[in-house]
Amino acid sequence: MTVRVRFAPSPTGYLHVGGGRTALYNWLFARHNGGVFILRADDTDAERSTPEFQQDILDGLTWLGLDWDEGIEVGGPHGVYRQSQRLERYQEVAARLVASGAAYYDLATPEQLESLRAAAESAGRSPVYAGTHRATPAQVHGHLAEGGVAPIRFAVPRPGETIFEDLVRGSLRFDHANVDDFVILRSDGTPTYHLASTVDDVDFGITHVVRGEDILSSTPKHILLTLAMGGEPAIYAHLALLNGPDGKKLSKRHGDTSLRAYREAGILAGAMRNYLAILGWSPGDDEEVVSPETMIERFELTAVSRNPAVFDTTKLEWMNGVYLRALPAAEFVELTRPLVESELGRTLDDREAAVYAAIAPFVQERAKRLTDAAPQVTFLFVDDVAYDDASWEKVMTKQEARVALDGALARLEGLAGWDSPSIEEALRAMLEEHGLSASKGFQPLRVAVTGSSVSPPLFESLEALGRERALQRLRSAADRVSSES
RNA sequence: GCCCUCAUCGUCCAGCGGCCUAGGACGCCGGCCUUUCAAGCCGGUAACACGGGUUCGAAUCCCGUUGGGGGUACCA
Repeated sequence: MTVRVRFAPSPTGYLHVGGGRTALYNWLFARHNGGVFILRADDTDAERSTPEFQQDILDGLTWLGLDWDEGIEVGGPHGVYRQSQRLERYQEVAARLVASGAAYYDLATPEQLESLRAAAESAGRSPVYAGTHRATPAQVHGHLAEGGVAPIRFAVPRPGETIFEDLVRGSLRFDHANVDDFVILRSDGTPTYHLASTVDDVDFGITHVVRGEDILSSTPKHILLTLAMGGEPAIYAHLALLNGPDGKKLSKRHGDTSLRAYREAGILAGAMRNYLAILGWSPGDDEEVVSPETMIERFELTAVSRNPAVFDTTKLEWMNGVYLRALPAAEFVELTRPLVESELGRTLDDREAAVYAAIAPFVQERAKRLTDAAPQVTFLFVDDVAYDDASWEKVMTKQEARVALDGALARLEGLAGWDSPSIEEALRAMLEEHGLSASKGFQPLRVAVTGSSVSPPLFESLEALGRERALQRLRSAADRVSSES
């Protein structure tokens, strides 16, 4: 039997990292088994669903490199993959369930429900609605005939229990005493998540439901519904949720939670995908940096961790650095050049682009995020460097600063060529001449030229800057140093 | 409150009754390299939540406690 899985997010917010991971695990499982990955929109909540969020989800999945075989945008044998366009089907199923006695119109008032809940709670019992106020068929008929509305509830068999085998959690058992007669069709005729999702899973022939643990306790409802529809329940796998660094539920107060935010902050899709894969699953050996092919080859739901993992951006950044360094130099340039341009507020001309391409590899070596590049190279493309105060304070106030600047000027002004080897030779001679150590002698030059003590290598920076501007910066730094002393 | 669920270094993962004086990765600390910062290389720090069982033997199995997470809607 062909494996068929789905990722069915509600477009009620931007795709977050946890959703991305759920999608990734579904995709890996499908690809590992030569199955079908379906993308569906569980957008029954018309109030909160928006096209913008829907688009963000599509963008996020595509960015992560996940492709789907059926579903939104690509279509498929089951037609529409949006719940908002399948309303009649859910109503039809609900009606059939009422006809068969598996569900019923519920006439209980909100007040009745509330007092039941309150009573149960104060008695220390499960606050479960078990059809206590279920009306007779005649009463229901009368109510409806008079134009009254009512939600349809599923009649959970009592007593009873639902037992199933979860691929990541093992054997699970739920006593129906703790399962509500849940609403499947609201009084306005729209389906709830339970109905719509289950109907779609049955209709689309979903064989494995891989989703977040937040719906674990609703699973008995879905199995019961499936059975009542005459369907074969899927195999379930519930993934533990992601937490923030403090071990609490991951939320905005922990920082960015949307995939989009990380993309914009310079995280590479490959790094994010790899990190998400490793967060709750292990490829087996000690390797953690793994290709998508390897992930697909080794992925097993039964090997997925049961405990909630902390989404740790430190490790994500480390991994991003690994991916960044693995990038071909040209690609790194292509990816970061727009960021440099936006930092400058203008585009680079051809000459400048060539300068950037020459210096970029040195930046690539030390970057953790794509966004780290621009701040390190803007000194090349502005008329006057802005000195970093801390850097200036640290090196320019030292005795050697003046000696180094004057010495460098003397050596460089008459230099024949302007390439980093020649510059290095000249400056090392300067060191020798004044008896300066490399760090004492070169740091002032670095700050003079790049504005900061953290920058690409000195000689390459000087070469890239060009003779005129380089000398000019050394001079103005020397002037400032002498005026301050 | 009630129901479900989870529990190995600060974090992620390995471990599935003896190979564990618990392994790897990130982080952190130290060293090397070195013109800075990184990167790289080398070394170090650090954990089986607690209490009972079961067993010749438990990180591994069972029970309880504690703590975390989820659910408890005509939201998904």
